[in-house]
Amino acid sequence: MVATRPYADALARLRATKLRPTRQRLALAKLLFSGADRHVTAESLHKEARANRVRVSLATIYNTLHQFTRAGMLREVIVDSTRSYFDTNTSHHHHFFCEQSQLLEDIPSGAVSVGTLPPPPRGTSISRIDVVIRVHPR
Amino acid sequence: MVATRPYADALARLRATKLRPTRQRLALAKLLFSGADRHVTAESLHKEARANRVRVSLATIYNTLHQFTRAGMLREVIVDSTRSYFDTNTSHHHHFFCEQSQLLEDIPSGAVSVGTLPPPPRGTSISRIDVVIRVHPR
DNA sequence: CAATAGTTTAGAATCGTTCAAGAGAAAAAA
DNA sequence: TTTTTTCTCTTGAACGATTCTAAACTATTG
Repeated sequence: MVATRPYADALARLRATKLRPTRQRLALAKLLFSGADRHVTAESLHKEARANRVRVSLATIYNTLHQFTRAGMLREVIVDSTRSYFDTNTSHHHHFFCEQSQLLEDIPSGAVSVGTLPPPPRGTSISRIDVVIRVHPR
Repeated sequence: MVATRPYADALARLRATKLRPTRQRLALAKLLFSGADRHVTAESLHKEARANRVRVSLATIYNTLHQFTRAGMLREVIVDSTRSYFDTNTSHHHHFFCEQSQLLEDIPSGAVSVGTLPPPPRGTSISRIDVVIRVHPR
């Protein structure tokens, strides 16, 4: 079962936060949540905004990505030590990452099962488990 | 069972590559491989070198970390999108990462089992699987 | 020892990202 | 509505990690 009307959901969540529904945030939410789940970087989203005649500064892209992440609308994925990726799919799942093409792809939740878990270091609790399957073109 | 004489092993591998055993590379290999397995960043290794009166430029630290990685003496671990970490333990294993302290810790190989694996994207093969268990102070 | 090929260095350059201050827009108060 | 307050956006500067450049240096080879 898949979430329906993701854009509407995102708008609802936007309203639920203290974030004002500004022109920029609405436009970016529309780009991000209108279709299927996707992955963006600040740069790729900026390009896409310009291509859609949405005038937004790069600083606002960064701010918005972080605000949406804090609001639970996006999830940051760490697969590359030079760039940040954001995933519109915030449910628990893992990733394929092709270092060659720099492309990130979701692994359907449940397709990977992590079996045994060691106890976390003294004084800490687990906040999340990230599995990244790195692939290369055959 | 643990690898013995890790420093000697590293020297042997250094010789096996085309890398010349320069003062800088020998000193860094000694720092990296003389004790137990460890994690470093370019900056942390540079500090440590200075503390041990090893005169090395930061550029050389970066070059050396990458050369050692290519030679299979180090493994790059991606857990942070702003810094690169290098692990002297190159065997297949996973990590705990505390975002608060920025500390990385090995998970003994075998302590985590990844069960089902989905087929990789069309035209690609798996090059490696990284599991990062993110933790926070309780 | 001389010649060559690889290495190191300081400093400049680059990249992704964040910061700062002023201009602008939305919300709240009057 | 108008005013006031608060938040947001923008540009451009600043930043931290990393890479590049070109010259000085060092290991290896003949």
